[in-house]
Amino acid sequence: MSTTGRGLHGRVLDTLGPEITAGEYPPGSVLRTDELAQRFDVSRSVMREVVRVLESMHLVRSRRRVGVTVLPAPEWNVYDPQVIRWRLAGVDRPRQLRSLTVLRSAIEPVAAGLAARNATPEQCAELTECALGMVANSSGHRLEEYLFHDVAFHRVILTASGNEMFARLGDVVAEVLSGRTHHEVMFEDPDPAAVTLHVQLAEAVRERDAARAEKLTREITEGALQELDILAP
Amino acid sequence: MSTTGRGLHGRVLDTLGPEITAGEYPPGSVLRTDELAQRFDVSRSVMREVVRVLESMHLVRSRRRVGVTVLPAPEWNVYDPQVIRWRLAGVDRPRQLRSLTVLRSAIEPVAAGLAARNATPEQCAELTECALGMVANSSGHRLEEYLFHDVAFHRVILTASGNEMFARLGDVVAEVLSGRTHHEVMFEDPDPAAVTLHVQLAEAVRERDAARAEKLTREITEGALQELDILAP
DNA sequence: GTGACATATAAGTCTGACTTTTTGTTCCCG
DNA sequence: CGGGAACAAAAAGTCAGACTTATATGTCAC
Repeated sequence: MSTTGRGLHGRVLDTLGPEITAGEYPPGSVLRTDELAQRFDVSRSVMREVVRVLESMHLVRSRRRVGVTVLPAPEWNVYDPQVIRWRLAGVDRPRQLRSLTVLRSAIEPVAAGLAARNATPEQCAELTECALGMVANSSGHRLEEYLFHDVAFHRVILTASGNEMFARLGDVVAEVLSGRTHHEVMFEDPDPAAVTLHVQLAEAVRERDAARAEKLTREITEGALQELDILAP
Repeated sequence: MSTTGRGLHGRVLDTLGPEITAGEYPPGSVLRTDELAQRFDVSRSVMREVVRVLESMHLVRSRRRVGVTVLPAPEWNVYDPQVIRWRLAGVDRPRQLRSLTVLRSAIEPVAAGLAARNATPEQCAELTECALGMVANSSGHRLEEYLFHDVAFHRVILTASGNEMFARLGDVVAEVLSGRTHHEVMFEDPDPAAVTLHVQLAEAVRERDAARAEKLTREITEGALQELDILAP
């Protein structure tokens, strides 16, 4: 499940990264490379590589004579998938989930509008297929199967938008949807209204109706906001 | 101007990173750490740190026995500020600028709506101040001064939204606005209509009129889209 | 042709010595 | 007593070399 897994360097990162993003070291805390190397029982070379990566994520800053200082949260590269995963796995999972859901509510409607303009026939077909899969698994506690098609559906929308920035949010949306199913209250079958909206959205995209696609997506994401008790605008 | 500057490691990164994001090595190309170290005249230790950072950006993947392979563009962490800067400085600057402007058009209206709800009195004041600064420099070829206040304005909106993900896009918006002023056609004074919209937006936020703030921002970003000949939805 | 095995290759790791920058202190002089 | 210059220490930065490990690829027997 963890991505970095590979290599000694990745294992250290998978421990230290979550610790920092969880706020275990208050901003301004100073870590020393040598001490960290000792703690993780790795060589300084490996430790330096880890620090470099953390630095590229703006989680820490390494300065001579002072050490590796932890940066305040507003500095972090919160769009880094690795950072997102770490935070979703840690204590401020709820806050992160809210931020991401608001982000979705901004991005996805526009992406859907663009998808209606740019989607290839293959993508339209895929979309319909996903929507059918959602319908087929919308009752009878087939939550996993439903989730699978739901994730695929939104991924296609984001990709079909033709905007690389939108496309890269596929993983983020997947995390949010998966989080809702697995961690939040979601024992019952999915909301039938939501399922219908997805079917209609696939329709709208197929018919190149950008305005309708955008509106439908707005309804979908507003539903997601309401689930988290975020006031809808 | 370049951020990484510090250290030998940063200088190598500032050369190799742009080369990769410019597409000088087709996806699947293989680089060898030793050769790179020779080419840049640095030790392997330094080179390895560089590779680790590039790997964390998903620009390359390092595998044993094969080398450092360049990944296809869709894999890249396009939200990494470093990557964004590199691409804006390279050959696909136009494409990048379009992607970012579309992203803006999705994010900023929602951010403005949230800002109308959440902005502190200080932020409202700051906003008005920026708008005034824009008005004051909207004629007489005071482009730099205008840009300064424009950037500050949008930064406040994004921050005041209270959403950390939105707030982190401040730098991106700054790059886009700055790029428009410096590289694109922008010899004349800014569009008076745009200036008015900003003044009205500051008003709307101050009066907590979320709907109006969102609508006004949508008009602003649509103007930005039109400048780049992107069809408005 | 298929599978097991051998080999070469390039990244991964460790160690120790040395350099450079920066901070904090000390000490001298105004 | 205060301020500035010289100094010392600390921690990251850099380098070189030896060794380990994974793995792609070629080889050989069956």
